[in-house]
Amino acid sequence: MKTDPDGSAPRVTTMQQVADELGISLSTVSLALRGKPVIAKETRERVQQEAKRLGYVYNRSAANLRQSRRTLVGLVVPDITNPFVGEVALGLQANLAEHSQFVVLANTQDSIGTQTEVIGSLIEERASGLVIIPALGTRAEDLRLLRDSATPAVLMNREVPDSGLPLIGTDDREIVRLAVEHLATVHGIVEAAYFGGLREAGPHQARKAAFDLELRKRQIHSAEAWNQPTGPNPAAAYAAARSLLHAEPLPPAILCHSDSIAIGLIRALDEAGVPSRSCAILSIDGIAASAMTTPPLTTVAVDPGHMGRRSGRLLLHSPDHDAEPEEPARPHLIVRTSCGCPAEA
Amino acid sequence: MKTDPDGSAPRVTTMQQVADELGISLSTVSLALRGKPVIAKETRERVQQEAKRLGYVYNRSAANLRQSRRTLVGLVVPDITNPFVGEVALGLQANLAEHSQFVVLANTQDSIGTQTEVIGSLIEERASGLVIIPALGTRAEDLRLLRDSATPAVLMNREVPDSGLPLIGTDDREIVRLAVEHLATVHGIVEAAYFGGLREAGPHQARKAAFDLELRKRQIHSAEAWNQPTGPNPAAAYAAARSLLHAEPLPPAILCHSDSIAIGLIRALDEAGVPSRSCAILSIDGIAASAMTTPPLTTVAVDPGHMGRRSGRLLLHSPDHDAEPEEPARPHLIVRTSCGCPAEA
DNA sequence: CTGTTAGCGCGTTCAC
DNA sequence: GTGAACGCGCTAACAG
Repeated sequence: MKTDPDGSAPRVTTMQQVADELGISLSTVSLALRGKPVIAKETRERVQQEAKRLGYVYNRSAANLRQSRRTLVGLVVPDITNPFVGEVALGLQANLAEHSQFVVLANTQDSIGTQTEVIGSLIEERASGLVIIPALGTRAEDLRLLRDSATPAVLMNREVPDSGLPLIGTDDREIVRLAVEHLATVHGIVEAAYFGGLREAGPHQARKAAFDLELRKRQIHSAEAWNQPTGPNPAAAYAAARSLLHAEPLPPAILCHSDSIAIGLIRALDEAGVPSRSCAILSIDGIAASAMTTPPLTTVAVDPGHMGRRSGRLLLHSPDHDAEPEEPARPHLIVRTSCGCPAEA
Repeated sequence: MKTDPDGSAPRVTTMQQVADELGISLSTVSLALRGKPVIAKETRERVQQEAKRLGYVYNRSAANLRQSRRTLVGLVVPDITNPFVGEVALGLQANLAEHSQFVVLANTQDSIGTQTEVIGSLIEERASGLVIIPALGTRAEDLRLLRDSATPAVLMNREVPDSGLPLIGTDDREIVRLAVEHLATVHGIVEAAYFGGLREAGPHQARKAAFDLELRKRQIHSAEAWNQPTGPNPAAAYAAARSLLHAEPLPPAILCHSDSIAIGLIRALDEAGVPSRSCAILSIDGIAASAMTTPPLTTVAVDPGHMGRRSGRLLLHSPDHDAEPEEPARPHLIVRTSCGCPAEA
């Protein structure tokens, strides 16, 4: 059905073939198919019918090459499986769809090597932009190809010093302030810990520092033993918490670096038979899953979906990638019951 | 730095420019850059240095156009945020990376309209293949462009009758058998329900049918009131369960259509103060989150990551998209405590 | 309104 | 070894 009658190469139909079949010019076909009003309505319809009959399909990549237009935005992340990243991807994709851009996924597993590879490939593919949650330990020089290629890029969550790339981050000071304030004000907590998150990652350091500051300000004691960094997923948090439980007394309150961390922590506590009331748990992110834990998480929401949309906007609006850090999204506290607050009616 | 000295268009460097700069031919540059042994080693190095100096970057999309090679595989799904989908994406991406292919994300939100749109765009972009979890109610004719364009495609989870497309699905009979067997054999259950999942979706119907069959076979009573379909996410399951709890007695055992459903159900039960021992909960999927609920889910794992990898393999190996349904992955039961089994040491 | 001519940036024969 | 010429599929500029 799609093989040439003469038995030659079974290629896909091209505009030229449509034109030949109709005995008209190639450019007429091009104009007709794009509905340019320059072409007589009747001609246009004949062209469209013939195109459909021959099974012609528009080759957008050829068109893009010609117009040096791009349709791909890379999303380079350590782990797609992370629900936070999932919500970012959704927001980004929604925003890009409005500009007929696609998001292409790239996993780095926090390996700088594969990160360099995928960024290179994405640049070669002429992506119109990149959203990057950098692999751990990424230095500015690891991102040099990016700058040299003049590909617009946005960093997310983790900053890369001297990279000159804009960062879509969170207002860590405010996040931690909201959390500690709640702990102090409504729960009268006098001792607390900051649990989880990758020590090497920017957000962890910023939040931990903010946490220490807030504690001092409010004269709350820091439960040092539980100020433990961990891997980013629930399983890692679970493992860390489990060890700690066997060795150290549980503080009366814990602020978790993310909802994922809190999920792992809760699992460990439950498994050890610790009643959930005995420790007030707060976390950060506000992913969908945070509403479905037992108990549901009181969390400082940062709206990852919105972060995704924002990075899309930033990418598509500033062709130059010089730093122009947008203001972080406004975090807000969602009170549920993991902190000890009563459930709502 | 990247603007022309004469002040004209600040275009990106091309191979031609590299050639001119060196006073050699364009094809020499091309051959040199790709390390073809036809070129003198010395020449090659000079070319590479000059290329780097000028900030030249290989334009893979131009190359692909020339060789009519493709590098994109579309992943068309109702909701990227679904953790099951996330694990599929990870597996797919891992498999495709080996063949230097990228996965591009497309969300349909279960809308056939936007599904048609994105599939169309993906075909126009000359994707080398598509992995599709079809939107609800997708008919074969909604996928006609796909067949006509001869783009290889794989369906996942939800079948589309008469589409002629291969399906990467789950062995629903076996899944349900494993679950019910466990319920009957180790927990001596005499009444049970199948809860959650979209009524219109293939897996729901298949599993529900298999469930009914197994119950009859084992003389287990079906708790009709709780045989309720729901939306696919925890929130929907939670809402449905909450209503049911107020109206109907809780059966002694519930098989959930997915881990996500179980998560919502558990939330509703906990909120209503139902002790978790009073109802044996089993679910299906085996996503990472299933190990972190309270209580942890006993679930029939289907390995979504593996499904992703398999679909990648299928796409890249069978250029023709005629049905050749691979055998479903072998499901296996992961026993945790939501069913009432004791926790492991 | 339609057709002609030149590219977009690269890969691939062929001759030299 | 090297270089000219052509093609990929489409769009843009200018004719007519």
